[in-house]
Amino acid sequence: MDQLLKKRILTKKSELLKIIAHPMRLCILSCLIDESCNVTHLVEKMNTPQSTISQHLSKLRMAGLIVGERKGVEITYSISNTEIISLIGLLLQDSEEVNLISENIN
Amino acid sequence: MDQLLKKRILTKKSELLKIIAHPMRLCILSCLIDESCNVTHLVEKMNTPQSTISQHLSKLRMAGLIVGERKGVEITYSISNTEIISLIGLLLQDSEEVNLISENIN
DNA sequence: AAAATCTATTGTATTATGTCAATAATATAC
DNA sequence: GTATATTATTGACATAATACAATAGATTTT
Repeated sequence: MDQLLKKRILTKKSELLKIIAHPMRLCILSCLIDESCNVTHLVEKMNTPQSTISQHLSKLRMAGLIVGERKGVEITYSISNTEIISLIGLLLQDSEEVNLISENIN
Repeated sequence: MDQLLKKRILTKKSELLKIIAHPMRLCILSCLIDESCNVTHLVEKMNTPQSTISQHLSKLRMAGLIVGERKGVEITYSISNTEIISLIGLLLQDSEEVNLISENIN
């Protein structure tokens, strides 16, 4: 494969990872994979200022990972990119298990 | 699952993603998945200052993703974390294909 | 159209990250 | 021990990312 194409692919993929690489955005995505929901719901669920949540949603939206659909005054967000579903599935599988046992509790 | 544990898992996983979420580190990792190699080899392959490569290697090493083994004056790096192998495998699969066709060439 | 509700954006301060030259550290050969 | 080769670390600088309050925008209800 040609070198320039490879570089562009790596850049592209690392940008995708960067979007996902944040605890709140990871949480939002895993929530939305379970079921679509609106902003207020996420704000309550995550106990975080609304503007902060909206900023993360904006990032995810601009990256094409989620879409928002207006229903009256609310906006329901849902996953619009199948790649991240399998990616996050792989990432979070087995997380209920022993991963954290042998590690310091902070 | 308890809320605090979930938060710690998400933080942990997002830290892992953050380490991977860089084009050079992604490149280094995919190189090392192919075959272990030393720093000079990576420097030449990636056409980047040695100090820059070493810094990325340092990050990957401290995150436990790679290990270096001294052989005389050289240090051979290799993958030491199986999770990222499947993660990067999933991320880069199909990358030879149509992903980039419909997009602007910059 | 005013009030209420939900969501997005902006402004600002803080912190984190990336690059690279210069320098240090480690190991071999002479 | 001096020179050489390979790799790691440090310091300086530039750029990017994050959080959150304040404000703006959109929609419904009255």
